[in-house]
Amino acid sequence: MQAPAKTKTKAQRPPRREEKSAARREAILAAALNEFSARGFAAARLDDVAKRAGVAKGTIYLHFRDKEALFQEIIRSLMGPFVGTVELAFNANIPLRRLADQVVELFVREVFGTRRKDVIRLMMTEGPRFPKLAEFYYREVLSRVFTAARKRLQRGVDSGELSHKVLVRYPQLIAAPGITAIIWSGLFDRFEPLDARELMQAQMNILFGEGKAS
Amino acid sequence: MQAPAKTKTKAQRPPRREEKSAARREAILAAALNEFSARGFAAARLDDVAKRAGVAKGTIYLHFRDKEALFQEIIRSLMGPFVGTVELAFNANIPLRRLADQVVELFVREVFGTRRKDVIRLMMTEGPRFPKLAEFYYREVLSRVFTAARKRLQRGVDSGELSHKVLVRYPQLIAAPGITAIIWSGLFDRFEPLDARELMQAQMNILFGEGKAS
Amino acid sequence: MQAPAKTKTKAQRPPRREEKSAARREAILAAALNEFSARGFAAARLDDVAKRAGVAKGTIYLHFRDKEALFQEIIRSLMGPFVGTVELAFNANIPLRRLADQVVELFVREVFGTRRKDVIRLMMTEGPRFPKLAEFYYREVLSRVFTAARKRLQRGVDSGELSHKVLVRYPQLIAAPGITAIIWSGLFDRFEPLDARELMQAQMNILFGEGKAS
Amino acid sequence: MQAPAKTKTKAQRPPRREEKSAARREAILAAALNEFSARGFAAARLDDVAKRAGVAKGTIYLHFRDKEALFQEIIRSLMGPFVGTVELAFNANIPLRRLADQVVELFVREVFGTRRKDVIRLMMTEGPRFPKLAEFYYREVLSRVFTAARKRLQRGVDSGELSHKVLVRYPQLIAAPGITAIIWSGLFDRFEPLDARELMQAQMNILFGEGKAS
DNA sequence: GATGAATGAGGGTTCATTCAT
DNA sequence: TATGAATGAACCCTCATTCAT
Repeated sequence: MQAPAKTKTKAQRPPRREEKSAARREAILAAALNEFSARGFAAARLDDVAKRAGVAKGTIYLHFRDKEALFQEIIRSLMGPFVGTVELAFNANIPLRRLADQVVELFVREVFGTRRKDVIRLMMTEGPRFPKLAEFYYREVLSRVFTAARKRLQRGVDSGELSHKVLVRYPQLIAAPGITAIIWSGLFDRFEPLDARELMQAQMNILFGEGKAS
Repeated sequence: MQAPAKTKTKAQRPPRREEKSAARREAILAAALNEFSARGFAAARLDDVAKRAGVAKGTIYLHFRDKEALFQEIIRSLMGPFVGTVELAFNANIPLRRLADQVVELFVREVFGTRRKDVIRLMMTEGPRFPKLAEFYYREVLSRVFTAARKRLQRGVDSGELSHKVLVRYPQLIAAPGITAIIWSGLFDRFEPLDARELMQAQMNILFGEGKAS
Repeated sequence: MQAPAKTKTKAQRPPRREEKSAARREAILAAALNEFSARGFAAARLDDVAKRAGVAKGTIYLHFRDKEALFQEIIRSLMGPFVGTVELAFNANIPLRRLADQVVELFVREVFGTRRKDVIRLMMTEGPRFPKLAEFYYREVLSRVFTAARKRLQRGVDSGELSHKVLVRYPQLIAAPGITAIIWSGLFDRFEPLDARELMQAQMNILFGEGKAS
Repeated sequence: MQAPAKTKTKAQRPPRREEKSAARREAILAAALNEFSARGFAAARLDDVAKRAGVAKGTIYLHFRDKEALFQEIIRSLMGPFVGTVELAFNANIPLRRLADQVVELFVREVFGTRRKDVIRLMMTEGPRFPKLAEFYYREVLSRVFTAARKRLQRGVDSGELSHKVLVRYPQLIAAPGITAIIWSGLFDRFEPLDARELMQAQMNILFGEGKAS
């Protein structure tokens, strides 16, 4: 067989079968996220997913066991890699007040401005019907993020940077405005737009801010 | 005790047709809320709703035009009457700090402890697919509650009761922990229970509390 | 009981129960004919029949066993009494040519200009699914009319009034333009109106006319 | 005899996918015509159509948008191709009298002896509820046939072949016996069979015949 | 008799999943 | 591997019929 030796140049050789397969998989995931977000899990049609992904319907089943597996894989594949980033942020050696700002930016940039917003919304809306998925999300995402957060918050309390000790117990209070903004944006932005960054910033100011003059 | 021949006591005579019809309607609404909560709008089966309500499938259509109308009516009928109560609470002539506590209690008792929790969750999860419903909810529920809240908060700012002026702009910060608790309860209570009252109380302490020692 | 002696004055006494019942029955029949004509037997809804007749749905079942019986009764009640009129016409002692004209007039006035047109159309369109009804129609309507017609036509042949002997065998040729006009009117009048009288008259001219100059 | 490896003979190789699909489509059309004819459009069940066609219910929807589209396609597919044949017949350069006979034969052979009889009956019975279909039928079938007929009839009048000028205005008189025969056959053949050919022939004799002795 | 709420079988349509090509 | 035609179970909704009032 006369195939030339494999080169490392990416753009110059035709994609290998393996790569094409991976690309298809990604296309299906992206298309499915779109459809699931727009219609919800039950109402989304795999026909539309296939069309949007540019593959045949049957191809979906070469990559995912069934509709549910596809759904779960969306969550896993987009949220999994993100956890590390968040953990890193919490471990950065900077003042709590600045960390708070960075968390806001991270959320706005990496969640609110990306498909992760849709993933989180899907998690919230469809999660109750997928206990396995909720468990994954709790174990692989939430608990790890919360652990990192609590550790840093505790240090803040210890160092006097943070006066509201209750945050160690309820880091949810830090996330609450972000969650609220995601939900609001899907429902009421037409009537009254809500700036996620401002909302979170306001909460951060209150939780971590110096004065009350905001 | 001998039952008298005919009393005027309501409970002792057989229900009139009209009453029975209303009772059926309520039964259907209750059953539908259950099914929609458990499975989501699209996946809920009217067959199951009927079974749970103890009526025939066709009976649903005597009371509601179709599945969607039934869904919308659930939201309207449970949230509509509730708005007045909330407005009243905000208009009570009491210190802001105590009002905050009362709002928490109201939420815990009248929302978190009742089916309204499910209604709100449904609103959050299915609302994006029902623009009409979102509009109703915004116009008839949210905007009215927010208006009342903002008025009271502004008075609090004016009187010096409230130092975080940003709350007038973003009353969402008051609701955020409640919303977060509702979502959490549907997803992660198995792994880590979250006490809605405590979470809200903590936020209220931070927002309206005297010191930062909480 | 002192009920006054029955008077014959129609308008002055309240209708007796019996009369009201008969009136209802007629109203139902008329309403049903309308609905069946407009939608066909299967697609017509008894709900609409009741509404149009101004009675409750259940009332229909006090007068007719079921939907099919109602349908059959429409045919019977409107066509039955009509047969006598037609027989009479054929027995009138007038020249065949004038009789032909009278038949045309009778058809135009008593069929095409009345609900009987709809009844005949219903008979043609739904009849194949109601063998009993077709049999009634054949026995009570068609065969009697044809018998009368054939008798008269034979006399016409015998007397030299009629040269086309085949009409005795196929009186259908006399009816064919009327039937065609009924069908046409239901389908194509929008595009090309067809004057039933002219069409029938033309056929009569050809069948019974003097010359061929028509 | 050893089967050759690959022949080009059509019947000997397994049908290609495309062919099978077309065959299915035809099977569905044929089965649907049967069911619609037997029960009428509204009462016919697609379940039965599928069963009769030997396909699954869902397969019908791969070929036709819905029940109504299926119905309309039956009419179109069977009547459309037939128009050309009729036009040709009318344009044949033969004496009018012989043409009349050929038209009778054409009708008996190609309509009365085939499924087209059922299609025409369906058109007559269900047409009023399908204005679009009636329009198609008028535009694509009737008006074209009538135009060809009128042209030929006018030539007949001009050449003296035809004395009944009214036929140019009302070609319906030529079709009327055929229509009548179709209706009769569905209703009364049990009681009194009607020979469509004879009936039409009789009319043709009267319209185009030499003498009146028939 | 008269009513119309209630019933529930039935049918059109959708769509996740399979499998021959 | 990839396709997309085919499947058939499932579900919303209708409507003839019944029956308590």
